[in-house]
Order: sequence, then structure tokens, then C-alpha cells
Amino acid sequence: MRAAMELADEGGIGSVTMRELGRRLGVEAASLYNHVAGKDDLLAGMADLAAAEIDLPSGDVDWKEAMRRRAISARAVFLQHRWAAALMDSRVWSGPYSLIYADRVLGTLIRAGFSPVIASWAFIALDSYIYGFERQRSNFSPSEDVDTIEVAQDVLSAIPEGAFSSLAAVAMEYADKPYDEDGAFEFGLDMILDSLERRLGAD
Amino acid sequence: MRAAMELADEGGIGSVTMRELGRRLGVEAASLYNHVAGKDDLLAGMADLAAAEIDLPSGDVDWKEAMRRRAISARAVFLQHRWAAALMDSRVWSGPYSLIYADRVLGTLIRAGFSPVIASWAFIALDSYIYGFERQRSNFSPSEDVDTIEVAQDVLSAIPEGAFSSLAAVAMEYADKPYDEDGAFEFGLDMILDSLERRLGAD
DNA sequence: ACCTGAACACCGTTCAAGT
DNA sequence: ACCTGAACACCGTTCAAGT
Repeated sequence: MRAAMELADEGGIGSVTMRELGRRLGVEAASLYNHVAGKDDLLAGMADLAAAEIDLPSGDVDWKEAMRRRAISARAVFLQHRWAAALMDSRVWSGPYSLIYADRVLGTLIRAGFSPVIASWAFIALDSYIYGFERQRSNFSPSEDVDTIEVAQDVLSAIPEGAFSSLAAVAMEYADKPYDEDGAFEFGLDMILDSLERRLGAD
Repeated sequence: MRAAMELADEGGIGSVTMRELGRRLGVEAASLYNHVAGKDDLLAGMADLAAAEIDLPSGDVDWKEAMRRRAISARAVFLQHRWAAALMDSRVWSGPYSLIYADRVLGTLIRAGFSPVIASWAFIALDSYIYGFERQRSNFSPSEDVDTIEVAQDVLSAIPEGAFSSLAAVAMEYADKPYDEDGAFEFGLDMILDSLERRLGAD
């Protein structure tokens, strides 16, 4: 499983192949079936191991800070394992680790005063945002060292004169200062957290 | 392209195969390469066609209502084409339709008073949530007619006595009333929209 | 201009046979 | 208990050959 994760880290999820994994482990592809039910099982295990790298909410900070840290930690994991977000959210949520994780998150929210149903909705909203942001991010800047300023300038020059004026206005903004990815992530994250806090006060 | 969409609607994205698509069109798989650069090109075209089915924000409602309708329309499209969300957010965003779409969304936000940078952040936050929710949804209830009450009861009985108490509390809530998926979606959506509105007033 | 047939290099998976 | 070698049914893609 760890070997498969290394393989995916290096060459992308597409290079995780039973034959290639066997080669790395010094074994034939067919032998892997003695340790894993099939490729789906392998991918599910990878997803669960990646999920285990996300910090669990700790009990000694308030719920908002705990959720914030969890989100930032998830983003750090996705940065190290770029295949993880796609694997984790396209997979039924049933690894042994996932249960502990869900319980801790829900527990933090319920102790903060949210009802069980609202806690589950908040959990879903936060995770939808966290995973969704990562999936979009990996499109916007496919490689790490892409120059967002250059991208913006390319977009600008590709836009016909007068058309797409709003898109052009945004591209213009990014043409001389780099795109602040952390800022964008925390902007959306804090909107959700602030709304949750407000709702807590209202109930 | 339309034939490929039908194929995906019926049998899932996995059944979209050059050979199978050729069969449906009464042609050999190799012939498809006269009309499409490759399978990647095919999938990109499907994603763009699905995106075209999402309602564009219209000019005669306020920005908040326009964004709300856009989100609900996107969810309706994902319901009809269950393969679409995965395809659209895992793909660089460059179809001919996508440019119009982005321009209209950004234009609506900028006219409402958001700065170009904040408008782009708001766009990213909304889409992250919309796509992310769909990806999670398709795991939680893989088939349409799954009984969420039964699922909750299964979860409950699988939890060891005393462990996972928070998870159990949530499952208990869902054990006698169905899971309100629309409610969950709009809960998160409205949190983001309300926060955006508040920020607009503050600036 | 478009199609066919055959081939190539790859997949995941199975299974008898070995140790 | 674990591994191997060979095979099976599939992929996407290429390309000479046809019309």
C-alpha cells in the first residue's frame, strides 16, 4: 500500500498499475492478489491511508479553530499526495480510519452546541468545499511552478477585443500580481465557518 | 458526442469506450479518430456539453438569486448526468462554452459590487462547494432508490456499544426520518451566499 | 473524406502449477 | 502461504489499405 502511494506521488495515479507495482516490489503482478482483493481494494486502502494523514480535531481548541486546522491540514495532505482528493471523494466512505475521523468531527460540532442533524450538514458543507476546492485547484495550476501571471496574460491576449469583458477584468488583475491560492481557500473557508458561528449564536 | 453522453447516462462513464461508442454509431472504433483527436478530447467535449446545460445567470434577478439558481441548475444537471461532475472538475477548464459561462458569472458578481479579485474568489468558492457536494453525494447514496433510513440503521448496528458516540447520535437521527439531501445542499449554499452578502455590505 | 481490418502495447484478473 | 507463467478478455491508438 505504501509502495503504491509512493508510485502515485511520483508518477500520478495513472502510473499505479498492478504490473508496475509488482515491479517495484520485486514480484509479479499476479502475486499482488494474495494480499489485496483487487485494484479497487488497493485504491481504497490508499485513500484511507491518505485520510489518516489529516490531523484529527484536538480537544483543546474551540470548534471553529479545530475545523479550520482540519481544513488546512487536509489541504497540506492534498498537496503532498496530489492524487488523494480525487480518490477520497470518489469512493464510498468506509475505511477503518474514516469512522474515527467522522466521529471526532461530529463530536466537536455537537459539543459546540450544534444539533446532530446540523452537525452532519456542517460536516458535509465543509468537506464539500475542501475537496471541491482541491479538485478545481489541480486544474487551475496543474504543475507547481506554473507562472500564474503568464497564464493571466495568455488569457488576456486570447480574448477578442470587447468580448468577455468581466473575464478580462479579472485576468487583468492577475496579470501583474500572482494568484493567492491560500487566500482564495481561506476566503471560502472562513465564509462557511463564520456562517456556522452566526447560526450557533442564533439557535 | 451526444451518443457518448447517452452511453454514459445509461451505463456510467466506465461504459464509454471507443469500441462501444463505435458499436452504437454503427462504425468501427478506429473510425472515431476521424472525428475526435482521442478519448481525452471526447471526454472534454462531453464535459463542455454538460456545462452548456447549466442555466446561465440571467440579468433580471439580483446577484444572490442568480447565483442560487445557477447552483440549483447545476445540481439538476448532475442528477441527469451523473458522470458530469467528476468529468467537469477533473478537467482543465477550456471548452468554448466555459469562457462564456465564467464571463457571465463574474460579470454578475462585479456588477453587484464585488471587486474583480473578490468576484473570482467567490466564483471559486461557490463552484468548489457545488462540485464537491455532488461528488460526496454520489458516494453517500450511490443508487437513487437507496433507503437512507435502512443505511442509518445498518450503521447503527455496526457500531460497537459505547464507541463512536457522536456518529451514533447522528445515525440515530436519520434512523426514523429520511435524509434531506436538498436541505443539506441549500444549507451550505446559503451559508456561502449569506456571507458574501454580508461582505458586500461591509465593503 | 471517411471507413475497415489488423496489429501493437498496454490493462486487470484468473488459475493451474510450482516451492 | 505465497509466487510464477501463461492465458483471457478487454483497453486506446496507429496505420496501411480500401471506397
